[in-house]
Amino acid sequence: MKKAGKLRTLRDLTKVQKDILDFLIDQIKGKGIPPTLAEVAKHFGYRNRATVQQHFGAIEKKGFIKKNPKLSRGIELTLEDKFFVPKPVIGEVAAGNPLTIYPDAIDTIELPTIARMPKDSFLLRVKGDSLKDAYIFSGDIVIVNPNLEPKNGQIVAAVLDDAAVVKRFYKRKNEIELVSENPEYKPIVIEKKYPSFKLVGIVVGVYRNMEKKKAG
Amino acid sequence: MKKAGKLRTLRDLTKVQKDILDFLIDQIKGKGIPPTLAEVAKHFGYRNRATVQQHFGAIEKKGFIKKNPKLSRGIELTLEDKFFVPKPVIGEVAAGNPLTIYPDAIDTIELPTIARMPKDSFLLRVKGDSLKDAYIFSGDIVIVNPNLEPKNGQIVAAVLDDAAVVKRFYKRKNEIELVSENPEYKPIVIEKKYPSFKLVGIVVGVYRNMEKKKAG
DNA sequence: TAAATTACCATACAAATGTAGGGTATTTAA
DNA sequence: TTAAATACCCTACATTTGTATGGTAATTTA
Repeated sequence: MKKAGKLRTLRDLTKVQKDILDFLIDQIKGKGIPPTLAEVAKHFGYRNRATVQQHFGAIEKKGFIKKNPKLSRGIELTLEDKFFVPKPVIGEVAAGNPLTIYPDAIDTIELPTIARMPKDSFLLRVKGDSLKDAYIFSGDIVIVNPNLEPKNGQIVAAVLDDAAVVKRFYKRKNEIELVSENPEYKPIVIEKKYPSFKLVGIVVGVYRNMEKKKAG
Repeated sequence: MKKAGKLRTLRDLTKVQKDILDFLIDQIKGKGIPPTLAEVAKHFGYRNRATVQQHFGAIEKKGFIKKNPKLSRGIELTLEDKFFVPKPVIGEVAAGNPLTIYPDAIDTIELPTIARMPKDSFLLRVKGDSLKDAYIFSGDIVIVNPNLEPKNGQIVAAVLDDAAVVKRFYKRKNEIELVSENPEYKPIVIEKKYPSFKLVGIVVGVYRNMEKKKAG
């Protein structure tokens, strides 16, 4: 049954199945409760619940959801980070000089949670100490909202030449300046049309887990 | 209908209604989906769903839940913090000298969410800058787990003489020392049996919302 | 080329679900 | 003291829900 040198990834979800999974996540995250078969069917224009039923079966077989038999709205997401942070960290970001590699791509199917909810925020783990003076430290998780327009002075996440950075954003006449709080790092200046620069989003929050850290 | 000089608080829920609301929150927070009438009835030993139905009506009339008519499991909590932080902040905590007042009590009906889930973590907003060097700042929200044994050097939340503090914890021979990172604040030394001292929990995480802050 | 998977359709059914209406006894408020 | 509100009970009903079964056409895999 299982193929040898090819491991099962998210890619093995078909387009339709992925759309349905997307809708599931959307509902569960957004409305709070999973939809019924009928609700899903209605959303996709299916005349029949059985269609959804079968898709659920396929998606479950591939391990992305779990059905609680007989229970109404008994669908659970499998790939979730259950505790405090509802979305997985999608990659590491250098707060200092651009060092760390951004994960494959922000919108591949490989990173489902983010690809699914571009309207929503997502998480990045910070590496490096260039934002020390903005009280963001290596290991912290920043919450990024990709749908806000950055204002001068705000901390943003951006991709620059295949690396990602978290820095303060300043828009000048013909350029964009990304400034570290830490004076050890020099500001990065980007001409506005610089192709490999892409603003990912605004950092709206920071989360730090203290449990792993050694006590002083 | 409405009384004059007395405003409607959580206290206006009857014991039974509060128990049901507790169960609702427990289920929604824990299992993820709201229970059905039947499930609630079974939990409380009611022979009939109608009983729960009527309690739901009463609780809704008092504004604690919202029923989505005809929708199965269509109960929503009203008093919730919807976004990132699933639990409300229950009070302010002085990171510096004990200044701020702890809310009425941790287990009154006034603070339902905490009273309800003592097993789980809860949130406190930090006021003061005594933990500046531990990278916790005024306005940050600390996540407190009340069910962990503190180890030396860990940051804990504690109640001391009607004030709450967030400090590093050190257990000595016959006393407990609560130390600020900020040298401006002197350590607080508590004899072990000091009655008005109560350890609330261990700070397991810090969350900071950046959106409100002014850009540098 | 044969077999499996995918993507829909339809029908049928028992159980679950929310709702409504009516009843009783006790407690609380006007 | 009278009227609400509370806290349960019961029966009844139309829908909703999950599930099962069977079918068709297109695509993918072996």
